[in-house]
This record gives sequence, C-alpha cells and structure tokens, in this order.
Amino acid sequence: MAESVDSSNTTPPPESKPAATEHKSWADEAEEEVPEETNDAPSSSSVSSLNVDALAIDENKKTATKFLDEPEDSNIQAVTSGDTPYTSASTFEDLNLSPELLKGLYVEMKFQKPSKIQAISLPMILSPPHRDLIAQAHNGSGKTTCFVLGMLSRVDPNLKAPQALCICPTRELAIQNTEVLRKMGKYSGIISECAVPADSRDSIPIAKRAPIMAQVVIGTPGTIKKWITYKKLSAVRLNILVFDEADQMLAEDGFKDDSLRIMKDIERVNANCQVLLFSATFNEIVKNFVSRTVKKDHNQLFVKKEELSLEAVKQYRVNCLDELSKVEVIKDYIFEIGENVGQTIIFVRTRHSASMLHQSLAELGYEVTSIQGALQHDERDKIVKEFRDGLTQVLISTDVLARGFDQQQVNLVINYDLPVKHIVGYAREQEPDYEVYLHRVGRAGRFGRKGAVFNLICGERDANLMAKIEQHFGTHVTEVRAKSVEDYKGALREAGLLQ
DNA sequence: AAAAAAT
Repeated sequence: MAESVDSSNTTPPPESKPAATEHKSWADEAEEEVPEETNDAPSSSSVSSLNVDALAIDENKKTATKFLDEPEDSNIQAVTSGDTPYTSASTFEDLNLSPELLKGLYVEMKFQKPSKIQAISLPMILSPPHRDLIAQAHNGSGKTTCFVLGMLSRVDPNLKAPQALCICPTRELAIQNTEVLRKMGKYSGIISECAVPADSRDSIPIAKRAPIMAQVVIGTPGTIKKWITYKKLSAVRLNILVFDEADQMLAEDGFKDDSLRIMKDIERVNANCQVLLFSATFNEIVKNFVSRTVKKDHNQLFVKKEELSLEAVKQYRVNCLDELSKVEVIKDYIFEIGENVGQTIIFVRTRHSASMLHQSLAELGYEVTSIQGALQHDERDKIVKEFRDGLTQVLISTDVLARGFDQQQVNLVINYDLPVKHIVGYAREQEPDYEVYLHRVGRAGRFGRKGAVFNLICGERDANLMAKIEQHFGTHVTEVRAKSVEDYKGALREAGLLQ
C-alpha cells in the first residue's frame, strides 16, 4: 500500500530500464567488511564495470541512476544531480586515497574492499564538485566508514584548523564515531576532538578554553553549538559537515533547532561546506524536509522501507499475559539460553522502567547493567565500556542506544516495550515508532551477522502495534510460544544462533 | 517519552 508513496518520492519512474532485480540478502554482501566471514564472490565480480545510467530526468535536472553491479543487487536507488558521472568503487584504491588512509583501512580496520554503500557513496562524496549527499543504507552496512573516510579525505593534514565536523544525537555515538575515526586515521596524523560534555570534575570553563585546533570535530549538538557561539570552533575552513542519524537530527524536536542553527552558522561564514546526511531511516515526510535543508544540487541514495529489515536478523514475538510475565520470560528463557548466543540488549521505553527492570533482575540474582540519559556522564561511559569489553552480558537501555551503537557481539535484542510515537493531543490509537523499531533491531546483525529480536507483547495494544510494524515493513514476525525452553531454543536455532 | 544540553 505505502509502496507507491515510497517509490514516487525516492526515484522518478524509470524510462527504459527493466525493473530492478529482486532484493537479495543485504547481509551477504555486507559481510565483505568482516574478513573472517568473507565468503563472497571474488572481488573481480564486475563491480568496476558498472557505470551510471541516466534513467529519467525531472525538472531539477536530477538524474535517476541505477547501479548495476553484483548479482545480489541491494537496490540502493541513486539520484544524482547535474551530469557528473560517478563510478562505483570496487576497491579502496579506486578512491585516490592517501597511502596513510589506505593503510588505516587495511591494517587497522582490516577491511578488504568497500561495502555496497561505501562503493556507491564514496565516489559521490570525494569527487569534485563535492555535492551534498543524503544517504540511506541498512543498519550495520558500513555507513560510518563512508562519512569517516569522507572527513579524513577532505582534511589537509598541514592545516591546523577544523576542516570536518560531525554531529551525532548521543554522547555514546559521538564517542564511538571518534574512536572509529582515530583508528582509521591512525597513520594520517590527523587530529580529532570529541565534542561532548566533560565530566563535571574536569570540565574547563568554555571562556578559558583555547580555540579548537583539531582538524576533525565529532560531537553532540549542545557542545558544538556552544563552541561555535563562544568562537572556540571556527567554521571558516570547514570542508565537510556530517549529520549522523540525520533524520533524527534534522527533523525531531529537541534536535532540529540546534542542528539547523549550526548549519546556518556555518553557511554564514562558509559557502563551500559539503553537507552529508546519513541514516538507515528517512521516512517520506522527513526525506522531503531534509532535502530542503541541503543545497539544491545534492545527490541522494535511498532504500525502500520494505527492504530495510535485515534478513539475517530473525524477528519474533512472545505473547505475555501481563507486564509481570515479561520479567518471567526474560529470566526463564532469555537468561537461561540467551547467554550462550552472545550479548543482549533489552530496550525499554522509559528511564524509569530501565531502572525498575534492572532492579527486579538484580534482586533475582541476575547480572545486568542499565543505561539511560539521566545517569552521570562518567557512569554512562563506564557502563558502555564494560559492555564493550564483554564484562557484562546483558544491558538494559532506553532508546539512548537505539541508534548507531555498534557492538558486534550483540546477537539478541529484546523489545521489552515496543517503541511508540509520542502523539500530541488525544489520539485514539497509538502509532508505533517504525524508525526506532528498525534501529533497535539493527543493534543485532552487525555487518551481516546472524541475530534475533524478541518482541514482548502484552495485550491488544501491543498486538496492534506489532501488526502495524509487520505491515509497514512487509515482514512477518513469528510467534514463539512462551511455554518451554525448547520453544526458545528452536527460535534461536532457526535464527542461526544455536546448533 | 526519549534522546542533547543548558541553565
């Protein structure tokens, strides 16, 4: 039903081309980034021969392009602006990167060749005239590498001034992206700074801070805005501005104003700053809005929503009699067998329920940690670090970690509550937050790994939400009977997480 | 409601 809406806005109708090939498992090719799991067709599989075919032109001189490459076509729809030809990169060498950056990719990151989204987006990001780009790609498919490499490539190492800026919705994501950039840029000599609020004890008053000399700055909107306002962060030499989770950053209350403000502040002093918007989700309304926040001649990459669910992540529902039995399900089944399949994140809707669930499980003797935005910054950092180090197996979280959090050992995601949209006024029926759902699911199955999601459903209200989610993404969420451990084992086996 | 972050 919504498909027509989707395609009409993503892509002008093709004129002469046959319909895009059926979608194949994205996961198969996303695995390219994981050396030990690489079992793909050899890289000679004709990626380099693809070129851009003009399919249709609209009044803005937008050209719809279809990248015809590997047999497992991932159906990323490209809309390019003007007549710059872009050729997909089959190797990182195709991108004219510095030897230092190539070394970072191969030695530090252990990458072999670009993933699909990298192959397509990087030429668009790196080739003059450096047009703005709105890029959508699946969870865990390597978006971070796209913009991190974009930032590193567009920095002049000899110029000691901020040249690349990246804005993220959470502290955790800003830290994670900074770590990726430092790793990838290890041999480049490029200096970076993470702009998130410091612990109260070692924070320096902004007025006393020296101006930022780092060449790349990655952070959250409040701190970045503050640095710009106090003239500690100059936008004059910025070549590239990235919004990670851009749909949230630019369209959601609380983020939108800050993001647009930062964009305007930069524009005022710098007309040539390339803007990149990255996310796994851009719903139709948001897509429409954000495309008006970037330059008119921007390029676009989009994926249909029906093809966004990761096929490698199996989705299940568990019907629970009441809220209390949700805890039973978690302790009897998830803890009994879940611990054998890797790490688990349990998502809850409120900060309060994060604490409550944590407490209940702790009282029952289970080792869990929980994270939510009301905790102290250093506490948040500590909990994430323990989880990353594998010291904790099960982490309860609000949606603070719903987006972007990349921990490859997470194979299991529990939706203790389904995400719902906050509707102002008196709505009769609750609407699921489809984007948050997809992002939560995407915490499992990183880079094409297997994963499973258990949605704990209680009552008609939850059942309704679940049904809407299934309909929206065109996926089936299999029911698991909450009767015995065997039922759960069967589900995990089916998901490929158990033998 | 949650996410940022400032006061």
